[in-house]
Amino acid sequence: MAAEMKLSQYQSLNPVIHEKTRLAIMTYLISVGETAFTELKTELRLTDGNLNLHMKVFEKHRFVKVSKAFIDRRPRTTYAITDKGRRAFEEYVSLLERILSLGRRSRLQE
Amino acid sequence: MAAEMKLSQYQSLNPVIHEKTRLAIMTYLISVGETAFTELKTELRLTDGNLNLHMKVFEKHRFVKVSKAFIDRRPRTTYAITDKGRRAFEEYVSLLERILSLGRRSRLQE
DNA sequence: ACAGAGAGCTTTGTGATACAAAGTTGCCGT
DNA sequence: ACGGCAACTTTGTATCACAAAGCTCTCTGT
Repeated sequence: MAAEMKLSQYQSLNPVIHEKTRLAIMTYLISVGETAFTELKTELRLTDGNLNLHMKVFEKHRFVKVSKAFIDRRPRTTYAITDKGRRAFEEYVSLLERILSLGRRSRLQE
Repeated sequence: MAAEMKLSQYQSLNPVIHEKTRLAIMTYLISVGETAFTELKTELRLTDGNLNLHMKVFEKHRFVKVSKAFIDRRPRTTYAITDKGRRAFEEYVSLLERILSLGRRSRLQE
């Protein structure tokens, strides 16, 4: 039933996404589609400098699209997930789940 | 249906387990219960120095129990998962799954 | 007894990177 | 002009993964 796979494929887990903080950011971004810098910052309890660097990594890989505007007389930076980002996330999760499923066999038959 | 949780809990993902290589090692160890240094090395395609360091991290945290012996006239180092290791792994996977499930809401109702 | 081989450990160096803290910029309202 | 907020930049630190090379130990073959 489970996929035939070599555990050594774990090497392909995308490190851009695997990093804890960015994994949370991606998850949030996937679930809401689009979000603001401030929202991410408070939701994930990050310092602004740190969040900024993580988002730059995503930008560099074109996993998110950034737009800046003044809304309600305040600057607002908005991030939207791109198709590439969504695909990378889904691939990551899919591989991760296949890996973890190997760790569950012990509790089941076979 | 899904658990009530704050995404900011991602901070609790155990970094000892979250690291890619160690996640694969733990998964393998959980599925077979006990394994040898050489087996891990070839199965996961790691250099011996690198594998050794990762296993030391597990030892330090008492996630694995090490035993050394000569078998078939060759040195053999064997690793077995401990209860603490198993609990930590299960906690990690459980938290990870709760996090990832938030990223799936977008494709479902609600 | 000596050489060689395999398992595993140690050391060294390197490069990447997460993070905090503090300083900076730009536009706003008063 | 001043203060404030959003966001960005800079600086410094600490961590860490990994490869490569060298070493130790025990066994085997001769």
